[in-house]
Amino acid sequence: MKNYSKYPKYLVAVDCIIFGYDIQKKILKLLLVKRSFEPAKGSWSLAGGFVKEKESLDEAASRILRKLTGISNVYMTQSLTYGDTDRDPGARVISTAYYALTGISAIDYELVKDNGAHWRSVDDLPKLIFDHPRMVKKALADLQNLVKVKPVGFELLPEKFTLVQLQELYEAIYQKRIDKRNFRKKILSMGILEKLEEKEKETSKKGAWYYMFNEERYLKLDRNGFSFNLDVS
Amino acid sequence: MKNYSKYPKYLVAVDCIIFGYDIQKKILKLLLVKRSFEPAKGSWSLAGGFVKEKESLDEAASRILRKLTGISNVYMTQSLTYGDTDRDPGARVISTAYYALTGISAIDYELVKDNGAHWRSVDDLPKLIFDHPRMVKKALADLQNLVKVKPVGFELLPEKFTLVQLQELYEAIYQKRIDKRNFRKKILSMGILEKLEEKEKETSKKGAWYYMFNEERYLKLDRNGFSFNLDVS
DNA sequence: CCAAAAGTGTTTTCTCTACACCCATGT
DNA sequence: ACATGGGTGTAGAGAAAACACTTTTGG
Repeated sequence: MKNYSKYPKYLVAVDCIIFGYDIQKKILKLLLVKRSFEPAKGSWSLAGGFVKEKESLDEAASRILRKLTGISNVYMTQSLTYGDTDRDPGARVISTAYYALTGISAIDYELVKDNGAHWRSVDDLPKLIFDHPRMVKKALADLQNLVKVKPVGFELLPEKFTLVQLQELYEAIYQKRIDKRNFRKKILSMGILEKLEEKEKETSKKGAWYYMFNEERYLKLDRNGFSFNLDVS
Repeated sequence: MKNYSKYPKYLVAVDCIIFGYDIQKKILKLLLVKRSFEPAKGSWSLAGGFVKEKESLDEAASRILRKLTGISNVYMTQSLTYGDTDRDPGARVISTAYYALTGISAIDYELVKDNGAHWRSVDDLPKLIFDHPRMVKKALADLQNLVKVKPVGFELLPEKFTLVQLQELYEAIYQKRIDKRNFRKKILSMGILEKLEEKEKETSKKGAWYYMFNEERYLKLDRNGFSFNLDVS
């Protein structure tokens, strides 16, 4: 082997699994698009695109997310890379999946609509192209494991949220009921939530106290060996 | 967008983080090679190579591992993909990292030597090229998380092993002492080990009973909702 | 008979689970 | 005054942690 010139080159893409939580309907959703080019034009697909000359994979994923939704500064993390020879019938494409977490309300609704994108409940997805179903399945499993062990659930909620809303989020992710008292005891005992002097009054007469995630507190605890853990009954 | 033709193409590689456990010395090692081509010829590197036209990423990783060590049928799993624009000074290369688990004694020693490869203790690694140090760091963290939650530790041991050896393996991975009685109680209570009527007599006069991992038993338990868990004190 | 490593149980502490009623308020 | 959703504590079971001595056998 002398140098790199004799080796083949391939198209390299990223595909984004964009999770959004619908706090009103209490369901976890995925942002999907109708593909605008061949092959499989018009089919449902994850948001994706090819990696440009001057950008890293991470940057490509951020660019695609931003173009579609108008948001940046979102929790986004790399999942697997899919490289089967025939995964895309158009050409050999190596695609790295990323998944992102956001609240649905944070999204620029007009932009999403203009891009032909739609939110779909994770347990009622349309048929997706290529190996995108595998990507989604893997990302969902990753997410379920991740929220147990890192405080990323808050990324799916607005900055201020009630404990009821937080619990509903976990119930939506796990697809399972959680005991209210145990959940509150556990999450509050971690000392990473801050209670505000303000109530959410839309959904009940009594109102529910707002809380915020205190990231500095979490980081400090984490450095001192504390580990976030939210296995739920 | 009409088709794929106007998008750039890149070299695509895989790099293998090959973990080996030295059961005699009780240390976790990595198989490293001296790079045989420019750039950075002669430097220490992970085993890697470019992906061929007719092979998937997984197949490329298996091929590279097999060529270097002579072994197949090894536990190997995909880690992250590294795609910074300047990660390889020779050209833009997108590289997917894989990590593999094996016992050092299972390896074809001659083949390894002929390939200029060497086993190095994970806590005494030489300077590695490019972003390979990041890859190693990430793979090590992945491994530590993985062995807690999946019975992959056995992949690093010979088929027959003693409980002492199993414990020493976990101590090497975690870099931490474990209580003997609690460890044995926990692992045996899972019911996935099979005691053989045979003792290992090299390391003590009394001898220690050999055990084997019973994979079918594990898979059955796993299907029934049991989850492997080995958080150690 | 002794050195060296293997093997073995019990008590205490902590964490997890199950479970039901009172509170605040808008209408 | 009542309907609606928010908020709270405790007892019992089970898991994790701490801990020290006995067994075997080759030399």
